[in-house]
Parts: sequence; C-alpha cells; structure tokens
Amino acid sequence: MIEDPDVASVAGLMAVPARAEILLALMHGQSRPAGELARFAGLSPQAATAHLKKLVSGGLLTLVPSGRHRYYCLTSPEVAHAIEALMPLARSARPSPHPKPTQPLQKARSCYDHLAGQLGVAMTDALVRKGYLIENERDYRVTPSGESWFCDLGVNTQPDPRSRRAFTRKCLDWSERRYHLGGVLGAAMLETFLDAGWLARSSSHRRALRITHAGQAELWRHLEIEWR
DNA sequence: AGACGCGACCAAGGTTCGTT
DNA sequence: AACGAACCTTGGTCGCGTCT
Repeated sequence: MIEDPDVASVAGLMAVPARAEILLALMHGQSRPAGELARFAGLSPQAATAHLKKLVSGGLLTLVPSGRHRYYCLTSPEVAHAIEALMPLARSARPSPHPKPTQPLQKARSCYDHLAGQLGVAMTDALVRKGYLIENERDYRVTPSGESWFCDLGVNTQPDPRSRRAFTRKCLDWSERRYHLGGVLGAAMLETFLDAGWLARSSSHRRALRITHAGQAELWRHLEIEWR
C-alpha cells in the first residue's frame, strides 16, 4: 500500500512567516549563509538557526558547510515550484487595495532558475505558437523545429539521462496565473539569454530581470514578441 | 636578509541551552 | 517563537624561531 504524502508537515514548515521569508530569500537558487538569511527574515541568529534546522530536517533546505560558514539552499527546484504555486493563493487571501501590475517582478523575473512573469508566459506562448514546443498535460515536448531553434541559440535540448529533474515542465506563474516553461530546458534558456545579454538581473530586486535593448530586438526577430 | 613553518591570539559566524 | 549568554569552530593575523 502506498502511504499518502505528509502534506500537512511540509505545509506546516512553510506556514510560519519567518520560515516563509527564509524560503523566499532562496527562491532564486543561490546558497546563502545563516546570518544573511537571519537578517533577511528579521530574526536573531539563534532564531534563524532553529528555523533553518527545521527546514533542513523537513527536507526543504540543504546545508552545505564551508569553513566557518554554513550555506543553505533549496533542496530541489520542486521546493521552489511549491512556493511559487502557493503565491496565487497568498495573493488572493490578502488582496492588495492598490494592485501594481507594472511591478518589475510581475514583468520578468527568475522562478528559481528559469524565466517567469509576463515575459516568461509570453515567451512560452510564442514557442508554442511557433511550433517549437507542444503543450502536454504536465510538460512540453520539443519539436524538431524547436530543437533546431534552441540549438541555433546554443541551448542544449538533449535530456541528461542521469538527471532526475524533469527536462521540461509546466510551471504555474503566480502573477499571470498561466503556465510558463520550467525544468532543465527553462533553466538552460534563461542562462543562455543572460549570457547573450538579452536579459540582465535587476540591481534593485534579486529575482527581477530586465530586458536589454538587444534583447527586445532579438525577441521580436526570433519570436515576434513586442516588448516595451 | 628573506622565506617558511608553527603556535598563540582575536574576531566572526554559528549553535546549544536555559529562560521568557 | 524569540532572546541572551555561553560555547564551539574556523579564518586571519601576528610574532617568533629555524632554515637557506
């Protein structure tokens, strides 16, 4: 008999505001030391240690000791996806009286390690429209023309058989409430676009991305996405 | 004299324990 | 859950002795 997954205990780990702040601080995929996470969450080092210990024992965070520092990171992209999936519910539970649709995060951001926000959704839509991706129930399939397009850009489209991570996956965008491309391919695409200078990380917000002038031109040339 | 190794010391990051 | 105090671990610096 297959036991039901213990959803309650995982949800309980995320339910405490301080722990939620810590998880949000790690959403962009980097590792951070305990002290930095404590400051981010507005906690004392002792309190942060207690929370971090629970998150590690709950399997949400991984601890990597390095000298006198102890770095924490999300155990897997699935943790980030879970947090991302909770965000629409968090927004609906606490509606803002003054919605700000043009916030940088809503326009373009990184969701753990792939592209999200309006741009992430627009790009995924364009890839499907162009016939580069075919949408399945839970993921996307790369078509031959898509393989050639990704290959021209230098994005690897061959799944690594050793990797346990999904090659593509449909990731629900919390701000757009629509799906964007995640998984290994989504991560590789974001990395390529950053390397190519199409996208740049915002200096004001860790997860926010901005599209460069070159990026705007290339988006139009490749995918006919008009972006201002 | 300069290079090197070793140990003492201090500062910083992090954890444990007791308490509120 | 959070705080203060004590403690542990580690990295960096400095001084000293030895070797070339």
